[in-house]
Amino acid sequence: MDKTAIEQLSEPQQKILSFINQYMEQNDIPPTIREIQHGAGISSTSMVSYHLKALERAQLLNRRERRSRGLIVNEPRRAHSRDIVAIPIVGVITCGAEPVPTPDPDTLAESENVIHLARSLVGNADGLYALEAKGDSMIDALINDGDIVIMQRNADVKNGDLAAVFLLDRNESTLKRVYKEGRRLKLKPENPTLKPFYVEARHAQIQGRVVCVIRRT
Amino acid sequence: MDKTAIEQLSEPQQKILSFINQYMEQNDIPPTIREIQHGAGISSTSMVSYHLKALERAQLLNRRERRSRGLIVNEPRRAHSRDIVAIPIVGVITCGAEPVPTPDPDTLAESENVIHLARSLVGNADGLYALEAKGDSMIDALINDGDIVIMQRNADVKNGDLAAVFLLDRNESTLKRVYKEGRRLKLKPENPTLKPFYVEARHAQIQGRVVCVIRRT
DNA sequence: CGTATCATAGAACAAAAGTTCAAAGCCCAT
DNA sequence: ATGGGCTTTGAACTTTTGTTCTATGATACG
Repeated sequence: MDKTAIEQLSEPQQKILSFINQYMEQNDIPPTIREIQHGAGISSTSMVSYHLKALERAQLLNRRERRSRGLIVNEPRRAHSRDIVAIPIVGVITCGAEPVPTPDPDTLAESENVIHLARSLVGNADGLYALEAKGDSMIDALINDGDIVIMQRNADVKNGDLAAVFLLDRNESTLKRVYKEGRRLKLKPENPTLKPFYVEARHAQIQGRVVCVIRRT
Repeated sequence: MDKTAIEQLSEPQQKILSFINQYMEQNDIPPTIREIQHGAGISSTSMVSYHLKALERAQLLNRRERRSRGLIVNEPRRAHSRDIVAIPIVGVITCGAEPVPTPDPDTLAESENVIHLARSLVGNADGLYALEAKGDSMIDALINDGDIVIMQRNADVKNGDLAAVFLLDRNESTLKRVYKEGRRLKLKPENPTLKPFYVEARHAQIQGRVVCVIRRT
């Protein structure tokens, strides 16, 4: 019979493990040996130590030797808080007669609205901010009213990137894929049934790259 | 002059604060007083204690008295790992002549591809799975090739919810907002320039609710 | 100048927390 | 039964860690 590691655990070991998890849920920090002792109903600290060593062998946890609260729980599925990035929602984007807002540090620091995303989705979080789409004017960019658009400020926009572009001659901003073609800029709508068009590069101002679009329904 | 709390911090206090953050990034647990002492270049433990008290008064952190590593950093922005949910990507969605796939537990367990999202975005994670959109057939639902569609299985779909619907009479699936109107179903495209249409409820099969759409660009 | 308030240094202390060990109990296959 | 492996016990021990205290500087202010 092929037993998995979890099945081989003795009862006190399971108790210890679940106590550790429960404790960390509540306190964010690992318990001490003596807290485990009482919490899991173990008779002595040496018994806790003994069981912890077994759990260590079973790869279920690691320990930093001689450090207080030195437990490290091995949960491969557990994502770490550093894998989440909080992105401030700094304004709305309307694809209309005004530039897309860019955050100034003040509003950024005190902004209450944030959206949490996994770093795997957005990569390096530097210069990220979020805008809420307002109105139906961007359905050609496949962006709906209420969508959250994650932007990266100061990003270098490469050919084919989706970007917010402000058109000086028309005095409006738009979300398009941009391609540099000499001194012209090709702007290609996301909607493939629409034709791309061209503007003079000096009449266009790239305001940020669109990293990601989130639609909550 | 109205100074915010952060501006009043003395230099060693800022050093301490940033060391704590850095340390917790690396180790997941708060540092001890002496670790702060060395890490932030403070001359004595009593000085650390002194500054910690000041930071406590400034509401920048809390402490559990007499507990080792008893620091609690007051960072409302910090998200916890339990706030992340891993959603398996179980297949593709093509809005064509086949039903939207629903996950069977086997493939679900072993699926390698997952997408991490903050729980704040998707709520309770039960029954969530993700599909990757293929092709341009769904631009009317404002969904692009490559978009990730987060679905909830077994969800009760309310009027106005976006859902995957399989149309028995046409033998195709589609993403629309659904409204029950008697024994008919009103299906409303996301694209407001398109008209809603109606099907007999018994000819339609609601396969899941669309919780969220993610577009990586 | 005196003094009040804040900042620093250094050290000692007390409590918490991790480690170790010898002896004893338990189980089971030989 | 008996020896060897686990498990348990109880306690002591060491190290780490939080706390406190006094003495000393620094600075501002009436």
